[in-house]
Amino acid sequence: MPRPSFKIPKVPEMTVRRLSIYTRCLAHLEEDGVKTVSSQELAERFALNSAQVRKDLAYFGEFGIRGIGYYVSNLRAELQRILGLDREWQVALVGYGNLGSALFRYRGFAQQGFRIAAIFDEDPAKVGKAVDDLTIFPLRDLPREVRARGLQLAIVAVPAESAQLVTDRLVAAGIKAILNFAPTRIKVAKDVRLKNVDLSIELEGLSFYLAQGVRQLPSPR
Amino acid sequence: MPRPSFKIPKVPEMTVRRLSIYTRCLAHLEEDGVKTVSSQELAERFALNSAQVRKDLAYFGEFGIRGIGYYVSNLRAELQRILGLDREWQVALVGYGNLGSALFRYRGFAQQGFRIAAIFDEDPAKVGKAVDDLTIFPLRDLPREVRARGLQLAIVAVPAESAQLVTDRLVAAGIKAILNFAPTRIKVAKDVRLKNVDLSIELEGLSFYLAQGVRQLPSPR
DNA sequence: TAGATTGTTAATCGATTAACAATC
DNA sequence: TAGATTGTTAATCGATTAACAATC
Repeated sequence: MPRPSFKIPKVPEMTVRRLSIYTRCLAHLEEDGVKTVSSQELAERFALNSAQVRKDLAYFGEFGIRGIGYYVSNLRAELQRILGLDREWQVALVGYGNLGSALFRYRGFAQQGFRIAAIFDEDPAKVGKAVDDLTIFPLRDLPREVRARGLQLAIVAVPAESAQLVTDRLVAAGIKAILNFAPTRIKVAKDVRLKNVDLSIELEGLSFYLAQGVRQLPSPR
Repeated sequence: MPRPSFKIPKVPEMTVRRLSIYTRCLAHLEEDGVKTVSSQELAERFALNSAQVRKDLAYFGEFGIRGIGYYVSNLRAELQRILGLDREWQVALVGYGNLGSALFRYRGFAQQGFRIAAIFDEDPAKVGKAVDDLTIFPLRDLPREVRARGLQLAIVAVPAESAQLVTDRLVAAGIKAILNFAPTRIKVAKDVRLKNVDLSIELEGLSFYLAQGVRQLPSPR
C-alpha cells in the first residue's frame, strides 16, 4: 500500500490533469537546461492563472522558494512521484482490433512508464498469436495473469456491446483502474477508478460549435 | 452560415458533453420503443441531478411537457440538430500511422455523421496509396482538397513534433475544428475550435489515484 | 537591504442543486 | 380535478482568481 500517512485533501480532477501538463512542460524545460521557473512563467504557457498553478501544487506540499520560484528538476521529480510516474505500471490491454493494436503501438504509454504486459481478446483467431514478446490470451486467463504479471491498470478497446462484461471481469480479477475506449459508458464499483474516453463524443463537441456557426469563442477553460 | 438568429447564451462545455450523452441514451430508449422520459429518469442513468438535465436542455428551448416529461423521439431529434448530428460533416484525417489508421477504421465516427473524406500523410512511402476509396495525399494538397471536398473538421494523428506545424497548415487551409490526438498541446487562433485528446494524460490521471492507494473515491462529477 | 515570488486567505465567479409556481 | 413534471429562480457549493503577508 503506497503513500498517504500525512493527509491529502480531496484533489480536484482538473488539478490532477494540470499536474500532468506541468510535468511535461517541466521535462521540456529541464532538457533545455532551464534551472528555475516561476508560477507566472509556467501559467503563461497554458493561459492559466499563476495563483492556480501555486494552488495546484500546494495540495501536495511546498515545493517552491520565495523570491526564486521552483527548481525545474526538483519540481518535475516531485510531480512525477505524486502522479505515480516514478515507477512502472503493468497494464492489461483488452481487445486487439484496430484501436487496440494502435494503442499497443502508441509510444506515449511506455514512455510514461505504462507497460502493456498482457493482451486479451476473445476472438479465437487471435488467441495464441504472438505480438512482439507477448501472446494474446483469452479472457478466461485474466485472473491468473493479473496475479502472475502484477497487472493493475487495464485499457479496454473492445466493441461497445462487450465493454461492460469485460469490465466486470477485470474488476473481479483485481484490476484497480480502467481506461475505457469502447464507445459506451461503463460502470464500476466505487473503489475502482474509471476514465471513459469516448472518441466520438469529442468530435460531437466540435460539431456543436460548427453547427452554431463556430462563434461561442473558445471556452474559458 | 448555419443557425443562430435567436440568441444562444454561452453554453458550458460540460453541458455540450452531456448533450452528447443524453442523445445516445435517447437513441437507445427509442430503439426500445420507449415513448416518453422524464428528466428524473434520464438523470438516474448517469447519476446526475434532474434539475441539471432540465437546465442543460433549457439553454436551447422548451422541449418538455409539464406533467409528462419529454417525447423521446422528439427530444433526440432536437438534440441531434443542436449538436450538428443531423447532417454529414466532411473530415480530414492527417497522419496515417497506427493511430491514424485505427481512427479511420473506427466505426463510431461515421455512425454519427463524421465522414473521413480525405487522408493526408507526409511519408512519401504512403502518399498515393489507396485506402478503401481514398488516396493518401501529401500535406501540400490540403488547400485544394479542403475546397474540393468541403472539409470542415480535421483529426490530427501525427507525431508530437509535427503536430503544431500540421495544425497551422490546417487552419490556413480553412479547417474550423480540430481534434488532436498527438501527444502534445497545440494552439490555434481563437475562431477555430480545438480539442486536445492526450491519451497518456488519461492514464496518468489513473496512476495518480493508484499511487495514492486508490482511495480519493470517484470524483463527484 | 530591495526585489521577487511564494503559499495562503478572502473575494469572485460559475456551475450544480433545491425548491416551487406554472401547467400538462 | 389531482398528480406529475416542467422551466426557472434562488441557494449552495466548489473552483478560480486577486491580493498580500511571509520570506528567499
